[in-house]
Amino acid sequence: MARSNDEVEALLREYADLIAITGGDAFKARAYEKAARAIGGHPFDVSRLGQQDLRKIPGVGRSIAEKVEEYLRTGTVGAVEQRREAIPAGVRELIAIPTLGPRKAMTLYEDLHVSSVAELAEAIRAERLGGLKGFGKKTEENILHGIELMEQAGARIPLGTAMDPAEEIVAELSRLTGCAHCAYAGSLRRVRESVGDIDILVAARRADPFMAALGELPSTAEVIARGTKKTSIRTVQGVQVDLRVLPPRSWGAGMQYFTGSRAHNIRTRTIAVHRGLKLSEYGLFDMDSERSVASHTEEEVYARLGLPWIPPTLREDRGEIEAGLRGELPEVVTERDIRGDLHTHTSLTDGLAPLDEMVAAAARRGLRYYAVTDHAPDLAMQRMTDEKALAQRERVRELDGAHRGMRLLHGTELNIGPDGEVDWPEDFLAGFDLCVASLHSHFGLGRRAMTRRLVRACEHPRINVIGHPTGRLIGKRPPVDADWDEVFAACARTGTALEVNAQPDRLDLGDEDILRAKEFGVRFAVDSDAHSVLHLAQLRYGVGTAQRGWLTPRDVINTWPLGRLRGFLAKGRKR
DNA sequence: GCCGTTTTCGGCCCGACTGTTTTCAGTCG
Repeated sequence: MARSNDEVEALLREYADLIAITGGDAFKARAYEKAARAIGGHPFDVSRLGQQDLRKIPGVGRSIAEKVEEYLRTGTVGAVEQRREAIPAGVRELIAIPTLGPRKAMTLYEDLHVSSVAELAEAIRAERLGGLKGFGKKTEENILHGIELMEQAGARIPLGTAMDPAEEIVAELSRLTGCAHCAYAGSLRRVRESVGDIDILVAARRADPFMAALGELPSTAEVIARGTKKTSIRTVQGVQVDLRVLPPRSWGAGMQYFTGSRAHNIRTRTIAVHRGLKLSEYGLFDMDSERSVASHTEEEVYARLGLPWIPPTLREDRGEIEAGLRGELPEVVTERDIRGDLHTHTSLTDGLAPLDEMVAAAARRGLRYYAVTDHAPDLAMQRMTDEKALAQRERVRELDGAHRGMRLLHGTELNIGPDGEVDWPEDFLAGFDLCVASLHSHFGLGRRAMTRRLVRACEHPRINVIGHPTGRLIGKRPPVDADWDEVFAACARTGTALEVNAQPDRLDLGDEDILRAKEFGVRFAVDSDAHSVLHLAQLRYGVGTAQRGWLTPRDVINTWPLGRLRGFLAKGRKR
């Protein structure tokens, strides 16, 4: 959702880029980048923070705090405006082209007055780059290729799209002789909602067979770079895959390094330096003797840095280092902790599989309880009726406990209307074991109306879970506009859980909203929202997102034993 | 510009690959 933090992050990033382009102090540019990241990921709205609190954000000192305040007060920052006057906005666009960084962008601007991507393409076609220092024939080709890619592909790849090719490549490379370990790392392992590329790591004595195999996969469209230690390819779907091969003893250090994030690694390396050690993808080494002190497993590496093993989903430099040093790292929720799924569909409405199949599949996955929550009558195209719901309930009662003792709950997914009203009257809703309620239309209401709508849903005595709360579809539909602090407070006050919807194009709530909602004492339900048997497996994306929001089993109602869950679902009523 | 159980000054992660300036700068992750 659009927060002041996002605006400030963008502004500081722009300033950092402008410093880099004008050849300013590289460390200064890095300082602004770091502050931008920290503010973008900060759980509290910076527009509500004073100077003192701003400066408590890591990487924000006096100068940046003043610029942030100036921006929030006036809408602009003098220092940024000055740089903007010196450098046309189009020059900054140039550094988005792969292989073209700030130095080359400035050369193009100063020597050829190129100030946009289109002008650059034109200059190359008109052969105006000849003789420019650092720009050979190959560089021209790379730039044109980069512009082409940028135009067709553009943004990052959704998590769900990247996982399949990543797991296929890992499976392929794992089969080769000499493969000691193989896994994906990077933002995919951290379960970010989208990834820039796929990082694959192999531990083996000989790198060549793996490099060759990657280049020859049927899904490989193009080899971008091929070296002795690293190879990059692009798949036919346009996804870049980076493969690194390390000696087997470096497996742990390599996984730590290539899982990132960059910000997390900067922290771990700095800790290493302070301990007279040097951390690289090859291992943790004594600075003086150059002897390896840890490298085989991530656990060893972290232990020698004085840290517990940190789950990949927490490695964003959002406080996990400090928590680890204090021994207060959260025991984040895992897929094994999930006892039940509280939001699923059947073919009675828009699901693909009938009730019996969904229930059998859920039981095979080892769930202890399972809620069937088909749509209610207000989504007219689903053709739900009172009679159908009651008939389904009978069947649910018959199947209760019939598969591996898995208990069944009969629920429904209500539609939250524009004024916060829902499909069925309260006495009919009383017959359900739980009610999920979600937004399915009227996404464009203004902030006040949207906030009131969501708060009213929370205050409804029968609504237990707000499904996919922001309504976003990643890359397609923005989150609705609401005063989320007010919604979070209402959830906490009324005993209404917020969903972490696991569908990879939703991941709703997302990690940053979860972090903030948790501060209000909100409980969460990590649900698959499965419309088919296959969708049940997507729960892992929801668990990953919950981990990124630092949730523990205590925060997640569907990790609780059924008795405790039923108490929560009663919303303070006597059962 | 930020930061401090080495420090209020002098550091700031570090290695791989490409292309080109034949010893290294720029870019990337």
